[in-house]
Amino acid sequence: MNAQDIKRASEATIRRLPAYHRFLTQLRERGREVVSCTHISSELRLDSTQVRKDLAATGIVGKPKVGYRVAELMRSIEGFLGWNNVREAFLVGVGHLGTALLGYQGFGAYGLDIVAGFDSDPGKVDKPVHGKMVFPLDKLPDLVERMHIKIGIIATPAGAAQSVATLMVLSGILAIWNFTPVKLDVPPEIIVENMELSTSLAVLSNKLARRLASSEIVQETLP
Amino acid sequence: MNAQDIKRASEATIRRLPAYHRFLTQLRERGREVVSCTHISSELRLDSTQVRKDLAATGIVGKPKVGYRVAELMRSIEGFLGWNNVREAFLVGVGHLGTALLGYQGFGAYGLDIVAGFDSDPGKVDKPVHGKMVFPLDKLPDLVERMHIKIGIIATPAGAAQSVATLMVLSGILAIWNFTPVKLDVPPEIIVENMELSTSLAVLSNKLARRLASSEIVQETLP
DNA sequence: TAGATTGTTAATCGATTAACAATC
DNA sequence: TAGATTGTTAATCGATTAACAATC
Repeated sequence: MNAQDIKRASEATIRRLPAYHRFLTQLRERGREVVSCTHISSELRLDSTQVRKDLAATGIVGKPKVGYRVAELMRSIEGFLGWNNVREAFLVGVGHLGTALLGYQGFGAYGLDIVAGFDSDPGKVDKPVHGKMVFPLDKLPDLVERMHIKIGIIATPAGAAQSVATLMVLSGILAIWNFTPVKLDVPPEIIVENMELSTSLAVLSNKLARRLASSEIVQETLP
Repeated sequence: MNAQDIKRASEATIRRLPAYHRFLTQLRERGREVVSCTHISSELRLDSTQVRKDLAATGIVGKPKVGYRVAELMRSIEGFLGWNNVREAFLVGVGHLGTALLGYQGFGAYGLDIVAGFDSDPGKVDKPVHGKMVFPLDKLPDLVERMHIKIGIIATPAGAAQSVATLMVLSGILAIWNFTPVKLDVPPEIIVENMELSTSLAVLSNKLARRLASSEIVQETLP
C-alpha cells in the first residue's frame, strides 16, 4: 500500500488494530497462513462485523469462505499504522522512565527507533544509556534539523514538559509522545499523543472503588 | 460522598476527570475558590455541557450564576475516582520500567501506594529499590493475603505476564494494572486496566504517516 | 432585578451491531 | 454444489452537542 492511500479511520479503530496485529503474530508463529474475522473476534471477544470493518479500513481485501492471508493482513495493518518504515525519535528526560524507554527493545516492531536521549542535567549527559547517546538539551535543535527527526518523546518532570515541547516544535519536530501529565500547548498542526498514567489509573481505581463499595453493601445486607 | 453512592459513568467521562482534577489543582494554587464549567471547558477545549455532565456524574451540585467551589469539586472527583483513600499495591517485575514505577512520586495523589516489588530473579531481590523492598515472586501469595493487597501491577517481560496474573488472582488480587502488551486471561470479575504503549504509539504513528503522506502529495503537485 | 450559570431534556452525531446479498 | 465468510447497507445504541427552563 502506498503511504498516500492511508484512509481515515476512527481513533477507536486505530486503537484496536495493535491487538489484532499481536494476535496475528501469534498465529504466524503457530504456522497459520489464513485467518477469518470470526476467529479473530472470538479470540479478542469483539463483534465480528467490527473486526471486519476495522480490517477493511487498513485497505485489506479478503476472500469469502477463506478469510485473510495472515502475512498480508499484518503488512496491511503495519502500513496503515506507519509501522513498516522505522522512524527515528529523540527522547528528552533521562530519568527512571526515560531510561526504561531508552532500553525498551520492542519499539522496533512499531516502527520506532529512539536514537538518542537529551537531558538538562550535566551529570547525565555524554555517557550512553542502554547504548544510546545522551546529549545536553541545548544540542537538540541542531541535531533535530541535521538528522531530520520528526518524533520527540517527553519523559521529563512535569515542570519541564511545556518548555521542552516548545523547543521541540521550534526545532522542527512534528509529533510528540508525551509521558507527562501536562496538557501541552502547541500549534494545532503538531501531533500530540499523551501517555497518561493518571487516566489509566482513574479507570482502574474507579472500578475498584465501585467494586469494593458494592461488596460492602452485600456484607451490610447480610444478617 | 459515601463510597456506596458512586454512580455509573461512561469510561469516556472517567477518562476526562483526571484532566479536570489537574486543572483544578492549578486553580487552587492560584487561590481561585470557585470555577464555572465555561471556564473549565474553554481551558480544556471541551463542550461546556459535556463538562457539566461529567462533573454531575461525580455527585457534585453547583450553584447557578456562581459555579462550583474548587475544593469541594476536587473532593468530589477524588471520591468518585477512588483517589481519596490510598490503596496499597504490589508491583511484579523490577526491570527498567518497574524500577521507574517504584520510584514515581506522583501516585500518592491518585490514591496509589506501591509498597513492595517482586521479581523472580534472585539477583534483584532482598535489596530495596527507591526505598521499596523487593521480594522473591513466590512470597507474593502469602504477603497479598497478610497485607490485604487488592491491586497488582505487572511490569514483567511479556512472556511472564500471564503466569504472574494467574498468581495474583489466586492470591486474592482484585485489580491488575498491566504494563505488558499481553491480553490477560483472568476471571471476569477481576478488573484489568492495560497501559499499552503500542496502542498509544499506533495513534501517533498513524497520524504522522498520514501527515507525511499528505505533504508528499503537496510536493508532487507542485510544478 | 438582570443575567450568568446550572441542570435537564431534546436533537444530533458517530460508532457499534444486525441483517443480508455477493462470492469463492 | 452448499455453505462459510466477506463486504455493505440498515438499525440500534450511546455519547456528544444544542436548546432552554430553573435559579441564585
